[in-house]
Parts: sequence; structure tokens; C-alpha cells
Amino acid sequence: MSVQRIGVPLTAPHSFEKPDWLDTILKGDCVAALEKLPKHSVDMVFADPPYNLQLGGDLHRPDQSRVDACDDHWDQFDSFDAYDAFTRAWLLAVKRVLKPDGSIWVIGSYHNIFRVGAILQDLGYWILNDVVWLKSNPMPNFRGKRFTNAHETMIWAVPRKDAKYTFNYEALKTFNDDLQMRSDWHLPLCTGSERLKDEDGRKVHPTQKPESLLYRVLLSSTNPGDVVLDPFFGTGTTGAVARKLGRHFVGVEREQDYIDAARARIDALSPANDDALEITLGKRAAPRVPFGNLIEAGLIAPGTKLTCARGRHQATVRADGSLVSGDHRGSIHKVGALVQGQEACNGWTFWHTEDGGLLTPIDNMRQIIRSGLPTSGR
Amino acid sequence: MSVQRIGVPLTAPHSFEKPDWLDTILKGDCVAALEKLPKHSVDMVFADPPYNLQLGGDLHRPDQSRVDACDDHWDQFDSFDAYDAFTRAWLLAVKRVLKPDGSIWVIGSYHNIFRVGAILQDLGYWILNDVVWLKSNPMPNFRGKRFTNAHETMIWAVPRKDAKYTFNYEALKTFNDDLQMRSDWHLPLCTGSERLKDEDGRKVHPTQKPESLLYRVLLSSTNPGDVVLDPFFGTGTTGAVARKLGRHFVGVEREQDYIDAARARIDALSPANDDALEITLGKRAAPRVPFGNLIEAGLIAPGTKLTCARGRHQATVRADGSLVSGDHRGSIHKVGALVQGQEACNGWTFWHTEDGGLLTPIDNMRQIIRSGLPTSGR
DNA sequence: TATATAGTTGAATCAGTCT
DNA sequence: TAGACTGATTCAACTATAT
Repeated sequence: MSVQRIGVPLTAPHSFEKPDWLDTILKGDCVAALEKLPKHSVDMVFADPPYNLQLGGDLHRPDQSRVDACDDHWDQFDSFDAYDAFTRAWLLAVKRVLKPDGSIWVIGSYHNIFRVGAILQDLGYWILNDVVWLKSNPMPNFRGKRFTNAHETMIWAVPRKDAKYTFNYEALKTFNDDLQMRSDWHLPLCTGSERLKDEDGRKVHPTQKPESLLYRVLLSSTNPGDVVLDPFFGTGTTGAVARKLGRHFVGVEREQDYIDAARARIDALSPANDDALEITLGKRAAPRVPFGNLIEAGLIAPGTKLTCARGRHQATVRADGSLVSGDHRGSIHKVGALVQGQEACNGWTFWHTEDGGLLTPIDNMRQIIRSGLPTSGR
Repeated sequence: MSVQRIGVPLTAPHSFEKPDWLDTILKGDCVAALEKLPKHSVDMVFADPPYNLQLGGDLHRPDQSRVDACDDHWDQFDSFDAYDAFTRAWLLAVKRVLKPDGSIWVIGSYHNIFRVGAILQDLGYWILNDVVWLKSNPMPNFRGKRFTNAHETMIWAVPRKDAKYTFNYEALKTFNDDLQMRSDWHLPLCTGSERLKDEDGRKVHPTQKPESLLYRVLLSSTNPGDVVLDPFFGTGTTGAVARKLGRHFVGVEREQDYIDAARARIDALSPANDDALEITLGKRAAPRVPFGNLIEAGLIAPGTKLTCARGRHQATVRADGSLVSGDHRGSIHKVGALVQGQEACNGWTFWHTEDGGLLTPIDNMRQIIRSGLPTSGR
């Protein structure tokens, strides 16, 4: 994978000086700072605005340790109206500096993304896709009160319906093993050595995004030499990936601590170093197929009897994918272990369905699900 | 572990006739039809509203065959304002008939889901999760101008912030091979024999949802016997799955063709038997057993020494079920917290009895009480 | 040095009942 | 209604320490 170099040829027909704001971080409120940029001067915008989380008291893990919540002042808003006004203001300011054929990405969670999306549409932006970032290692739901919040949503939009935006279809397809890139991206959180820490080992920013995410965003919707604006620059992930990919950046950030960290981070990079790119490529794994999927898919009905290969043990399937065998209840693995008096058991190969005397391991049905073939329905 | 029965016994203390609208499809506009239902009469709502698709002209595949897009007249709105007014109206009508502790699911795509989500919040609904349905076999993006649109978004919400909603956490966890269920659901489209076709082999409804999706929705947020409302009933996937899972349904639909198809589809079904509908319940569903009961039952004697799992902390049981450890006195939970210097502690899992070097959590004795096994008495 | 075990952590709108 | 009390609840990945 090769990368083109930055740089505008000095002899280009419309040559111009490199603007002084290019590859810098503007300090201040984003709406005010964006007034310093010329109209239609950036090719793409990546924005990670405050999510307006409305957290209650402290949350503790089952081991009693306290969750380090994002409770920073910049994430606090008095009401939805206040958040909407804020959102409308910065999206308008962005629209002025964005080129007519540029595009914008905004990331958010269910706390804010619906408001952002509706306001984007109200302001005349045209949504191209929503892309979901599926986290391979999200924080669990410790109290068991909801589904694990395992994704965030990105909206990709253009400032007008008929914009001729950049989309590197072939590059993305190659990147994705020659399959069209889908709207679901499986990537891990920003942890480990990539996560910026201060001298005391504390994270510098509560919500630093992984470079792998920005890598895909910039690769898909910008060209080398393009200018990428991030109005909520934070610790500069957008700038770091832009530099690695040979794109220009301009950031806006209010907090001096974040600016310092971002500046140091980006200055340490040399542009378009292929080696540096390697680490940004995320892992991708095939999704697991839990036993419950077979029931949903109609491959196994609640009430079905399962047996082991020798017919010694029997169990009945319940609606939630649990098995019952005598007094034993639980997952296919747990009940398989219990009926055998063993510590562990692979339920997929242990349990079988019977059809006319023919025993078939339930693992075979999992293969049907994985293959994507249509199932019979129930 | 018991299961509620379908239907209300006529002799029950607060007996009432089965409402005439139960398990029926109301024909007409959804706001008008919902006025026929009593206030706070449904436990859960699943809504698949029109998507407000704005397709400019026909879409063709590379081989020039026309894509059968969703261009039915019910899916056309003149503007975002019109769509918002429509959305506000039906979400308000739904809020009247939904029980205060019920919940609502709404499914949509990027065309409409941001407006729906923002209006839900504006109307005072409290979002619990957004759940993404990842399609294992989505329609490719034929023009290669965007990412393959491979998912739809569902919003799960309650009508007020402090609602005590139904969430079958343990059942879903069992369903998912003993891992808590996440907000990303990988499920195939509705195809094959499940997809309703007319005599000419054309699909009856353009956006028929897979039963697997509804199966998971109903399993997670309803109990057997609950009433599920679908204000955009279409060809009745919600009703079909509700019947299979021993839930009641009520649907609203404008098109007679859809009503006929849905009615025939549901009438052909018989509900699963009660045993198969039984689901895995968590500890919260079990009756409370005070620590003193173990003493009354003779499972533990006053004066017994308890220790933590590592033997670091010790305490003595007193006749009233309180513990003493140094200067600390109080319940198993309070003393457990005090000796560790923590705010809270689950005494049931913290304290252990010792027998020949073997440590056993006192929670095991609680299991004996709950199981109803005979104890030694006093 | 390699492997095993223990500890830490991540954008989180995270309890229910009785007095 | 506010406060006290009971007691339920976690997954993947990385880091530090121990063997």
C-alpha cells in the first residue's frame, strides 16, 4: 500500500502560498475560530462533538471499582434546546468553510446523534451513509439493565444534494478483501500504547478515538493533499492520521492541555511513512454465532429435543436458547457439562438433533447461518 | 421459576372480558385507530414507520434491470416538516396507550431515524439503547458511490425516565452463549419461504422484516401474556412472532391487502407451549431470603466464624443474623463493606464458611433455602 | 526468557424495596 | 418523600507481577 506525498507544486496554474492556518491548531471556541478560515477552504470535516451524556451518580463495577466517567464541563448542556442551538451554530459555521463538493463526518452516540442528524438535514446537508463503528471491546453494562452499548454512529454527509464528493470506492474495496466496504466497521477501542497518557499514567483525553477509525474515514473520502478540518480537535487523532496519510489538517480546540498533547503528537510524526500506517489497520474478526440465532432463524423450534451422540443424554430447547435436562438449566455448554458431570463441554458438538434416526450435531446448523443461506423461517 | 399463562382467567379477582381489540388488526390511519384503544393498555410497541425515502428517479442495476425500490404512495412525504408532524402525531398517540412502565421500539434507516429519535426525546421518551441490525446479506451499492447500506437502526425507549421497564437480561445472556447481549445484532434479511409472495410471485410488502428480529425484540422486552402494539402492522411479522411467543398483539394498518395477508399468516399459527416459553430468570426474580433464615433453618449456628475468600477478614455470626468483626456490627453486607473500607458489599458472596479448609460462600446456603430442600431444622 | 496469574480499564444517560 | 437497607452485576484487551 503506497501513499502519495503532500505538497502543492509551486508551478501549479493556480499556485498560492500555503495559508498560515494550514496544519495548525486554532485555539478557541469553534464557531469563532472558524470565522478565521476562508469560505470553501476545506475538503472534508471530521467532527467528534460533545455527546451531552446525562449521567446520574457514580457507577461501580461488580468488583466495586468506580467507572471513570466522562463528566468534563465541556460535555454539559442545560437542555436539548441548548444542545440543539450549539449544534446548529457549529454546523452552520462548518458549512461556510466546507467546499461545495466536500463532505462531513460526525460521530456520536444515541445521546446526541439523532439531534445532530436531524439538524444536518434541516440545514440542507444531504446524508450519504450512516456508518456504525462496532467496538470489539466495549465497556460492559455492569448492572445488567440494558444491552451492552457496543457501537457509535457516524453520519457521512455533503453540504448539498448534488455534490460531487470524493469516494475512493476501489481503494476501500481493496482494503476490504475485494468486497464492497459496508456501513458497519468492526474496530477496537483506542487503548494500549496508542492511548495518550500524562506523567501520572492518566488518560489525557476521556474520549480519544482510535486511529484505525480515522484512517478509514480519510482513506474513503479524501485525496492526498486535501485539507481536513476537525472542529473538536481534542488530542489530535484526526491531525495525526491526516499527516500519516499525506493530507493537510486544521484543528480547533478550546483546552490548552489537549492542544499541547496534540501538537507534540503530530510533530513527532513524519508524513506518509508506510510503516506508521501499518499500526492503524484494525483487526477484523468473523462474528460469533450464538445458539440463540438458530432459534431466531427457525432452524430449531422451542421445545425441540436434543440428544448426545450416543443418545444417553437428552435436553429440551427453550425460547431463550437455554436447555433443560432434568434439574439442569442453562446454555448448551453448561447443560452439556452438567449432564456429563464434567467441568466444561462444547455444546455445539455435544448436542444433536434427530431426524428419522439420523443424528446431526447442532454445529451443522451454525454453518448454515454463517453461509448466509436463507433459512426456512418458522 | 414460574411462567405466566396466556389469557386472563374469567374467575380472577379482577376479572375482565378479553378486550375485543386484542389479537386483531384495526384498519385505518394509525392516529385515528389508536383512539379506540384505552389509555395505558399495551405493554410494548414495535413500530416500523414509513422511511421517508427520497429516491430521485429509478435506480438500475449494472445489468439495467430496475431495482424494485420502495416507492409506494404511503412512503412519500413532501418535506421534513410534514414527516416530523406525522411522526410527532403517532408517537403522541402511542404514548397515550402505552403503559407507564412499557417500552417502545422504532426501526428506521438514516433517511428517517434521526428525526424519529430527536422527536422521541422531545416528547419526553427516554432512550435506553439504540440497537443496530446488521444485515448479513444486504443489497450491494450498485453504483459504487457509497458504502453498502448494511444496517438499520432500532431505538428502544421508555415513555418516562424512571420507568421500570421489562428487560429479560438473563434470558438474553443465555441466548448469547452466556455473554451479555450487545447493541449490534447480526441477522439475515427476510428472504426465502418466510417472505410473503402473491400469486405472481411478487413480494406482498416491500419492507417485510425478518421474524428473527422481532423474536429477539419480544424476548428481551416483553413477558408471556403481554400486549404488543404495532401501529404499522404491514404483513404482520410482529403479530406472527407475538403469537408464537405467547404474547398478545394489536395491529393498525391502512392497506386491505396487507391486512388480508397478515390475518391469514397469523391464523395459521399456534402458540408455542408454555414450557418452551419459560425463560431463564436472574436472581432478582427469586424471592428474598434474609440471612436470619439460614440461622432459623439450622444451616448456620450463632457463633459461627465467617471469613472472606482469602481469609483476610473474619466475623462472627450472632443470634439475630448480624455479624461482629472487631468494632464493626451489622448486617452481612454492612460488615462486609466496613472491614474492606468500601461503600458497599454483597455479603452473600463475600462471606464464606470454612469446613476442613474448604471455603464455601454463604450464598450456597441461600440456594438450599430457595430450592425448598429439607434443612436440618433446629 | 517464556508462561501464568492478577490487576486495570473503556463516551454509561446502569436498583429496588421498605421505613 | 427522603433516607436506610438489601444485594445484584462485567467483557475484551492490555499491563504488571510472579513463577
